[in-house]
Amino acid sequence: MAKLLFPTGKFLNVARGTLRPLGRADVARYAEAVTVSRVQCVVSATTDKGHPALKLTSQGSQNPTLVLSKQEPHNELSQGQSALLGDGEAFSLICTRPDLAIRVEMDPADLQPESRPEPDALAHPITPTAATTSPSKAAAPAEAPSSGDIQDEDKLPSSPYASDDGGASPGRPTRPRHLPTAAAASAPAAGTAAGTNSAASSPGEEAPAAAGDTPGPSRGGQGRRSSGGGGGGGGAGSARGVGNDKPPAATRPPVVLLLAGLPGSGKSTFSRLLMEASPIAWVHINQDAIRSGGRPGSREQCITAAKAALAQGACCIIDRCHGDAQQRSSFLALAAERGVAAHCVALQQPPELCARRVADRTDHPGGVQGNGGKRVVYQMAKQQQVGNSWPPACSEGFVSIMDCNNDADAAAAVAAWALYGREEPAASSAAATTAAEAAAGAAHGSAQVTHGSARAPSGSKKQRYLAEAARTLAAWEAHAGKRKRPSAGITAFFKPAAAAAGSGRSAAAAAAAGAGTAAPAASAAPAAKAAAGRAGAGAAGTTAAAKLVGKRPASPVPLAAAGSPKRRAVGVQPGGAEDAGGAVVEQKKKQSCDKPQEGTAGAREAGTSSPASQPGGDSGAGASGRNAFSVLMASATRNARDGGPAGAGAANASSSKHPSDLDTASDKRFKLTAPWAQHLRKVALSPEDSGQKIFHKDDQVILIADAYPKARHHALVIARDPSLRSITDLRARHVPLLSHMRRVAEEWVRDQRKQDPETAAFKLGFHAVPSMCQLHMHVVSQDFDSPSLKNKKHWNSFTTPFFIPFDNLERELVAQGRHTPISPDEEKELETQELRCHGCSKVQKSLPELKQHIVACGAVKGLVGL
DNA sequence: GTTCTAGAAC
DNA sequence: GTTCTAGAAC
Repeated sequence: MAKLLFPTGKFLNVARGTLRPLGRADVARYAEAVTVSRVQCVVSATTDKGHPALKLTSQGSQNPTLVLSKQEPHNELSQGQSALLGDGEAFSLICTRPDLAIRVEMDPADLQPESRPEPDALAHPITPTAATTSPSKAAAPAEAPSSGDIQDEDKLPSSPYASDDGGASPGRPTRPRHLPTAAAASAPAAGTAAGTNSAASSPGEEAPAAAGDTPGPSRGGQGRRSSGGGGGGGGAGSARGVGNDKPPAATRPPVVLLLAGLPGSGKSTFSRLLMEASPIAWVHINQDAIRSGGRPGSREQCITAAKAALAQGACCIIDRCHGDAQQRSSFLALAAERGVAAHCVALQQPPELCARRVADRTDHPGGVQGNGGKRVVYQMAKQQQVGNSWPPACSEGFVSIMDCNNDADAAAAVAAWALYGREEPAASSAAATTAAEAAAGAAHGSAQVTHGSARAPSGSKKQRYLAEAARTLAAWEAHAGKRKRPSAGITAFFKPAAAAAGSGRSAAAAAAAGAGTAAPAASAAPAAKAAAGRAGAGAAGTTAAAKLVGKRPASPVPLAAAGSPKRRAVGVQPGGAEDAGGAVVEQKKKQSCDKPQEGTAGAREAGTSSPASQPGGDSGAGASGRNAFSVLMASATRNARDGGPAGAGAANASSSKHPSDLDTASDKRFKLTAPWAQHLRKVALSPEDSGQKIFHKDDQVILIADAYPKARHHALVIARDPSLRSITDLRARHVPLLSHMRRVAEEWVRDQRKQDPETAAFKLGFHAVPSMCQLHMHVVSQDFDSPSLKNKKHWNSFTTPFFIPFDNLERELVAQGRHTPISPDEEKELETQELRCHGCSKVQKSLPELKQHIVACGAVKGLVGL
């Protein structure tokens, strides 16, 4: 039985023959670009009939898309479909879902009876490895004694959120089986006492060192325990975490929830409460608790543990201090690699409080306790202060960030996240909502929030998912809206999220949608009115959006104050609903750089029902803007769409238009009709007449050098289909074309590498709002060493989400059938973001300084990629 | 997409 | 003095 271990941690069991890994093309090199897992294999299987056959079958309720690239063209396999491969054939297997269950089997008809695979083996191809943390089997006794993981710095008897979970922990659940009891936590784990002194060399990330994992102040090692289990013996290096012994969410993708905060800020208490309250599997990963031989674990071990948990469909809580962006980036990259959303809860308790708590505790697994621990807290607080990446920013890649300034905030965040994955029907959702309300209300000592009317919508799966998630997040929003300093970033996140909930949205969600920063959730009634106005005309909503986002000051100096635009969510369209509505108002006669040909994408799509109808279309243009939910729920949406015979959205498509049908044509940002914007189109349609030097030409694409390269190597792969003016014209059926564009690009990159072996990584992607007509993909090296890179817009167009990585677009097309354009507000913000190094994320004051920096930046040198 | 210009900010 | 932004024109 040959086995192939996929990056997801899953096995492929092959009854006969072998799967030989050729190598892994890890697209995780670019955090934002990662959407898939890739493994290259060679099939080597023979049958008694002399013709080899290996059957690959996608499997699972998520209806994953399994793309099997077998030479060219590639095949796309949907659930239940399979492909046969011949002996020695090389192929790439692309799993578009990290939790994809892949079944590999020999064709039974070709197998000799004695060699047929064990039915059980095929029925359960996902076999946790010894190093895998199963949400249901995590912390098996031999692997991870259940001590020391949760009970670190955050046993806070003085905290209302820790000591009284009546508000914070819905339902006052019993302690999960694998969570340590207080008694267990205080008892040293057998086998780990020896050698505890060595732990003094590194307290893990608790250390105030900038590098995060570098050694910190020496501390005594007495009384430290390991939840990593096995002492210094067996299991070293294995992935460990503590799960809550609950099943993974059946219909929700796992998430990475990164906690950030000083020691003593309440991270582990947050984890414990969430794991108790949540109905789904969470695995708690704490670097200090992953100990081996008395030494704290490494970041890599945390990542390994997270990978294993995600592979099992469990959500992950990454419990580290995460004081700067660099530390956080590892887990953002992991989330991106796995195609899951990364969220953050930033616990920003006053350092004095954290220090007091740390000083009082005596059983922290990393020894951050007592007076020594107190010093660590203040050192870390100082580093946070002088650094430029605290608090965490959505621009780092988080889908959402919940800023918690006190225990009440933390309790509300727990309550909100406890709703994630909570299934319908109405009874449970109502209970969850009530719990969230109770938490929010208790936290403030105020009346319950007003979104208790959230009802289980009776619509499609998609609607239910969105509504469920909206409730989850509205619970936090309701809290955030009541506190003194609402977070603009969170408000910006919730607003489109609530809109996306469509008819299922609650009053609070509507409030979040309409109120914005000026009056977040202050009153459901005005908000509902605003929402109604938005649905009708969009004008009022546009105003609200402007209030929310605010006018960015002309000064380029970035401010880290709450409400700074930088804290907005990446990929979130703050004015999405309103902007789309505005587009309706402003819709003009459709323009194009050329009249679409008969039967072209534009002509076909407009006003017609599309099988790849978009999510959110059923609630009008105002509800279909790109937002956090569209990212978070992408797979669920795909599932919902694929669930019905003709797609759940098919019936809806006829009643509404997708924003992309409007924006490219009517949005003034798309100046695709300008004469100067026609050059690429001329190249595409008449390459011989364009006078352009062409490096590659075929029926589908042309590759040219960018006329104003922004890096040492910068090319454009231009689609030749005249109907494809921009990415908004793309549909799911164009995925093969995109794949071809990628291949052409990769070939060009290989050539460039031959000439310039030291070239940094390359990126493939598209500008969110292109200036030139005709779909074109940028292929650009990451040195950004070019005199043509002259201003902030240039820089940000390649280093912010304005640059849509190839994989992201491909995933969006697969998931939603089309690309949803960003809003003008988001475009503006992305263009004007501070100048941040794409390697180390440090902000530079000016472009010349940035250019100097990137030449010397080790992180840039270390970039790997295509 | 670009260049050029003027004015402001540093 | 340099650098940035914004607008106009192409």
